[in-house]
Amino acid sequence: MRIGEVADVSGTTTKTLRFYEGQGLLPPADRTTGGYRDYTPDVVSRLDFIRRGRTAGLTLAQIRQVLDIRDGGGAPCEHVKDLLTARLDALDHQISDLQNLRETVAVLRETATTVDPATCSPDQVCRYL
Amino acid sequence: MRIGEVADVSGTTTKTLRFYEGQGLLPPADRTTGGYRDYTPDVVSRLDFIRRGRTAGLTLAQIRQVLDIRDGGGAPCEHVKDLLTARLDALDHQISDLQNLRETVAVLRETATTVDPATCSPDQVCRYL
DNA sequence: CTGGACCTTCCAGTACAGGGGAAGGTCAAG
DNA sequence: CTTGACCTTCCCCTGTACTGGAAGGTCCAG
Repeated sequence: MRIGEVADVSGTTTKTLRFYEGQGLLPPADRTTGGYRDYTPDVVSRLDFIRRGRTAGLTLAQIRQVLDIRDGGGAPCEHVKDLLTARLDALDHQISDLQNLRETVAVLRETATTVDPATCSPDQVCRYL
Repeated sequence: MRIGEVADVSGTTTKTLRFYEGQGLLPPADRTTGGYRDYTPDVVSRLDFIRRGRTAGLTLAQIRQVLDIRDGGGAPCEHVKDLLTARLDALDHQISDLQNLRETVAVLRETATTVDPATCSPDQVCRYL
């Protein structure tokens, strides 16, 4: 398969495929005599795995770690489990932070709708913030 | 006031002050004969405003818009209100997205703790994702 | 007059995941 | 034989808010 075909089938771009190869997420592809990358179809499932990892919010570096373990002949199960646990933890923190921020902004906006702008002193730029 | 003093008082850094000047958030400071920036103390309250805006999750570009309105002699109240409304909306979307993602990851992790790794077929790299 | 603390400008880099576009090579159809 | 689609490498750019560091100037105390 040529790179454009792989891109079409996997729903990504040729740019991304070359980028992934450069990042070590895909092994260097074979080349035709003309120098074109020549992929075997199993690259598609690998790209699918990468996509699923991205969907779960993993970074390319984390996904690469998993692929490296698998490519080394190991079972990445435990590592994946740990990644998911850490991700869940990070998400909980992130959500909590955003909810706090949302409260802060909600209060500010509430003030903005109820307080008379005329009470705004120029030296604080805007009393709404 | 020299730049280091302003940085100390406002709890920021000299780097940041020069950066803000470059970004148009602070007006170009006066200079001493030696070429040092020479600030008037009111820059501190302006920096405080910037900090409050950042705390509310506004970008420097948005804060700059507000400052530009105020510097132009206008009252930025309405604009600030709009910014806060938009920010609230964006936060709600962001929180909702993250909660969905959290659910996805939670399900994946649940699977990872209950499914036998032996059922993992090598061609999908890891069945947990 | 020298040392050290402070200041100046300018360039480059950080993290993240690619995208844009130039200059040129390859391949199949007409 | 040429056209057009596809491919190659290469380097820079995107957005965000700074941070690090080099080379050099200024200021004040001792």
